[in-house]
Amino acid sequence: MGRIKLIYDKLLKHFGFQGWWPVTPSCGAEPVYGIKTRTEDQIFEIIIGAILTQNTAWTNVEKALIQLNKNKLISIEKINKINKEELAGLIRSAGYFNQKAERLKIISEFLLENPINRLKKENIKSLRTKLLKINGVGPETADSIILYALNKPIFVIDAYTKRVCGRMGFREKMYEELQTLFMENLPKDAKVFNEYHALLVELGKNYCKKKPICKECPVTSLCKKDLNSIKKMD
DNA sequence: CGCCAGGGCCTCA
DNA sequence: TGAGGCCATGGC
Repeated sequence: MGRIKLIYDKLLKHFGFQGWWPVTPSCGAEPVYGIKTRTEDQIFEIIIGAILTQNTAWTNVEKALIQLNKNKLISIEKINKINKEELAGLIRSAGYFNQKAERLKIISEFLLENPINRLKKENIKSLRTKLLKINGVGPETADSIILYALNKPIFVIDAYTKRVCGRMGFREKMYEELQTLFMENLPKDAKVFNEYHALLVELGKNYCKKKPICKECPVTSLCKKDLNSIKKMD
């Protein structure tokens, strides 16, 4: 069995099932994990979360999502209509609030022209191309939307994944290279891609941090411990 | 107090 | 293509 799959098995055993993407169960409630089927509002909330979490701690995103829920704004039409400055005030806790308010307006406009029901039917490649044209949507955000909001099998690469893979000793560095590495060594299953990415985030937060805790790391036996990479990422 | 978090865009070599 | 600046809050 390949290293990619071995790492996955160990991470799953160590951290347990993650059940991303966390979604607020009702207005103002704290996001919960492990929901399986998504309503259209929940799908939109995931898309909003994917924008808000750009280079931002999820705890700060949660607060912003709660504000939006309290104001009944998890709605494509309402985000489209709301005044940008007012929106920025509501998502303040997520940081970069002016940029993100602008991005939420842009993507909700896109969703008016490209309804979620129609996006669901598109193939991944054309969908990804379309999403990447949206200002404020880069590769990670696009892939998060495809995987976590629309439940289609694509692998999400983030800063944690890059750091972990560098230290582990994988040669791939570019986004699409890393994405291919994972997708070619795993079953083409959205559930596996979903879970694996979430587990890598857990690993990056708890062990493979800027200052790594290799002694306690659950996948240390599978790691090359690339010191050069560790120093470079420090 | 400084560091960092589930990026992306823009500019300049 | 790659490095660097910029956007900003809240937790530790």
